[in-house]
Amino acid sequence: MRTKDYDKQHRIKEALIRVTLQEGMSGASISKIAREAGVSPATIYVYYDSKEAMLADIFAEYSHQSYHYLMDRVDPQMAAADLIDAIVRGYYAYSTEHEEVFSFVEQCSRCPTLSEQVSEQECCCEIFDLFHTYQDRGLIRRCSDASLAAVLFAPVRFLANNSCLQAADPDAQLSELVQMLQQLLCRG
Amino acid sequence: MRTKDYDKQHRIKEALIRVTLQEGMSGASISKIAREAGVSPATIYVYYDSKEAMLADIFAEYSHQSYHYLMDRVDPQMAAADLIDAIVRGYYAYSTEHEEVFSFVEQCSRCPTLSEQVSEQECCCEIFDLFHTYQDRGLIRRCSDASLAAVLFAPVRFLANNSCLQAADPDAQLSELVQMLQQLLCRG
Amino acid sequence: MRTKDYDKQHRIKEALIRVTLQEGMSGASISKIAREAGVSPATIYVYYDSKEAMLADIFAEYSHQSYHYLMDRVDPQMAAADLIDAIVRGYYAYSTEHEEVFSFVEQCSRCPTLSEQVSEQECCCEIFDLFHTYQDRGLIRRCSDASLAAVLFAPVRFLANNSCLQAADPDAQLSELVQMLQQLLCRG
Amino acid sequence: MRTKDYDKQHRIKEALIRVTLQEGMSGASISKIAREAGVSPATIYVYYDSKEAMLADIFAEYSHQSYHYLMDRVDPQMAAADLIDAIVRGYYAYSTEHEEVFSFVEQCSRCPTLSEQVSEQECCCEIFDLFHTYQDRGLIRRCSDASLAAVLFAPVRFLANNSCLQAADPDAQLSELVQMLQQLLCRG
DNA sequence: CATGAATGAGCGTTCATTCAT
DNA sequence: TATGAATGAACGCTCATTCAT
Repeated sequence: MRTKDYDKQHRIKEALIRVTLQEGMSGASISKIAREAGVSPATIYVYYDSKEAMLADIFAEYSHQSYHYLMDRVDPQMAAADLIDAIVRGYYAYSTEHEEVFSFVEQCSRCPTLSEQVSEQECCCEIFDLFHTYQDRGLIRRCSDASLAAVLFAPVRFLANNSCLQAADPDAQLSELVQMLQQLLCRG
Repeated sequence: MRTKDYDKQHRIKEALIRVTLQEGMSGASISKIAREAGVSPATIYVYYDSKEAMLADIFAEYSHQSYHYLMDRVDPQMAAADLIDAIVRGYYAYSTEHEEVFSFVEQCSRCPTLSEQVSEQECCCEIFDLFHTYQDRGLIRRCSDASLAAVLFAPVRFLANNSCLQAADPDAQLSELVQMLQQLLCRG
Repeated sequence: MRTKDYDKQHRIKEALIRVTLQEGMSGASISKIAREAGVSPATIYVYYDSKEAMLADIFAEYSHQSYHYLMDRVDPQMAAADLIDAIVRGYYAYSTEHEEVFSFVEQCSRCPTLSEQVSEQECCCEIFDLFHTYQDRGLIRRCSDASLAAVLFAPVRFLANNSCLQAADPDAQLSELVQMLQQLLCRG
Repeated sequence: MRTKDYDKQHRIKEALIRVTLQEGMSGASISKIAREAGVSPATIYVYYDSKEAMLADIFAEYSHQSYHYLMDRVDPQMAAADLIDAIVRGYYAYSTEHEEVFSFVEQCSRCPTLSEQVSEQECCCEIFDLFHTYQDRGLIRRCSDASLAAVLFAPVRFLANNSCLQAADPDAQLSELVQMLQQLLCRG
């Protein structure tokens, strides 16, 4: 019985992602999501208090998922250059492997109401802590967390979102970016 | 015959910006926009064929505006470092001076249907041409346009969007970013 | 789960008929129908996919009803003259006993989109079959089905629709028509 | 100048007919008619007080037109059989030669509000007078005007409206009907 | 827990009509 | 006379949510 409930909630999550990808944020209505998930509209309200709460909840969950995906690919023993390589390529890999989820999270993060509730900073403290150790050891350039996040995450997100703009070879494109960021950030 | 009242159209544009800022993209309904602009809902259809067309039109207009704002602050005689400084600070200045418009454009650019119609690439070719001349003269690092755009625009946009994340001094923050990008991109 | 309230659907049908009678086909809007039926506009869409579908569905239903009303009053043993009498008077009786429904069906049958969906021919094959047996037995004049329908149904419909045109005595009027059609069609 | 005005009003009439044929009575909005006629919506109100008045006016005009078309094809010297032949075939010919106008008039005549204003009886008195002379001379069967109209006009209208129902040969169909009505109505 | 029925509010859009030129 | 601009009201329909089972 427990399994079944979990199943239903899971199908709702997947349906939200799918509908959002196909019809955009504003096209993702409760009834469409319910239809896609194969449940009744009312069932959604068994698991979530409101549509807003559902969006915030699922957005938060998948935000963390992408973050953990990233964390799994780094470890504190890495050389600084490898760390940057892992993060940039990892982030990009996530955007292609989980294209639907990535797109959903991107769309949510542009919605003021939602991103207020899911602070990006909060869930990223671990990775900043990691960078601080590298900075303390003089392996990575000292700069504010904001600058670090700005140059480390924003460009790769930019490439992932505008993949159509890229030249024929996305891999070479990515390598170039990695190399630039290594030069910018690595010390010693 | 009554002549078209372009002040009215301007009020519609401003109303769209304002309502979108307050209620988000999905909260910006025709009737709310009309009320905010002090016109009848039907009047909006005198100036635009549909809501979709209105969004695309106004999005395009303000996209170009921000781009021209930027172009006015650079000239081909500048030193490479000054060029980067002008672009980064100019972009940021625009985001604070035209906070509402900037936020509106950002939201539109995340909406797939809209950003397809307003190609960012197209309106940016002038600035890329400018960079090519610097690259040809060996003043700026050779790299793909995509990488250039990624490191030049995305980070400052990131900071502008997450201004809440920054430390007490946004000016210092910006200076740090400028310095990093100069080191990364300037040659000779 | 709430069960479907078919009384509600019935009220919708009656409301459609009533509103159409009072305000004509083009005055029969969803909101007026809903108000007349005592339900929410949205409720109508629980029972019908669209306004078009609702009209077609209810039109078809009442078309069949009038046809069955007629079929109940004839039987294959009747003399030819009685058959014609039964049909003409039956049709007319229906138009007065179910005045509202009759008027609604008449209006629908003049709307091209609707009458395409509800083929009159289809539901009338039984009565044509009946006539064929009379014709085969030499009791009724041989002629095409189209001619038969034209002289049998159109005139009485004409009288029913233009009841205002008639003289003081509609019964005498009807008798005259019956007699004329009997002379025209009966053989032997 | 006079010519031009007349032209404009005429174009409005034709536009109404055309739009009604293509989009049905309920699709014939002022703005569509104006667009089709190549005038401004406001111009329509120069010639007609309201949409209702415009419909009534044009409906009346074309009703008379079809009636005069018919009257031109009969003359008091005809044999009774020829008179009936002329009327039935004339009416049918009109429906095919002026298909759009015929369809428009038919649709109007089913709209209660309109047909109240344009009494059919009124414009038909001439033809009834003609029939009375035939009846007085014993050439045509004595019956009420209503019966006469019912059997003379309704069947041919029925055939004209349901031309799709007819067999391969509409001409033969029409001949059959003419023959039947001659038998029914002609005396001596 | 799970549901389809039911709904008031609101959606984007078009309407018949009037206004100002 | 003739017009495009302007509009409040209404259109068909969908929304997020609650109800009754």
